[in-house]
Amino acid sequence: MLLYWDPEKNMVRKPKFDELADAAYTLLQLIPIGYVISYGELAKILGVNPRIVGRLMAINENPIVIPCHRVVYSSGELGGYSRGGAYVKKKLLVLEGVLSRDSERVSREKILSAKELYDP
DNA sequence: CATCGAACCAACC
DNA sequence: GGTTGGTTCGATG
Repeated sequence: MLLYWDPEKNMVRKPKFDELADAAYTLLQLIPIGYVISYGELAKILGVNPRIVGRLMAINENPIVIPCHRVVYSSGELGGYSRGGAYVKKKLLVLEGVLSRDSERVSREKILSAKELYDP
């Protein structure tokens, strides 16, 4: 669980939503091209529910610098993509060599675990 | 493999 | 307060 220091109250506190978003986006930049991560694994690092990670991706204003298309279902299926739809997400992943043109699912070896991405 | 239901929680109304 | 999401996981057929 990600925690922040509150100097006013002199105690730790849970992250605010936008701080969570910042943390998530930073983690995304660590994903090498050719790999992806699942909503659940990201959620594990951030200490939130996978659904929340979905929301964090959805409010991303900067798909250019924030590669939120590299976040997929734990099953390997692609999941959603609000900027342009699932079609664009697939296109990007094919471009990065994660997915073959005729497939709808990323192979398991390309999905990084929480530990592989971030070792606290 | 397909469907189901529960758990999750910020945002929006 | 109730609904809605870029989910997940286990159970069941």
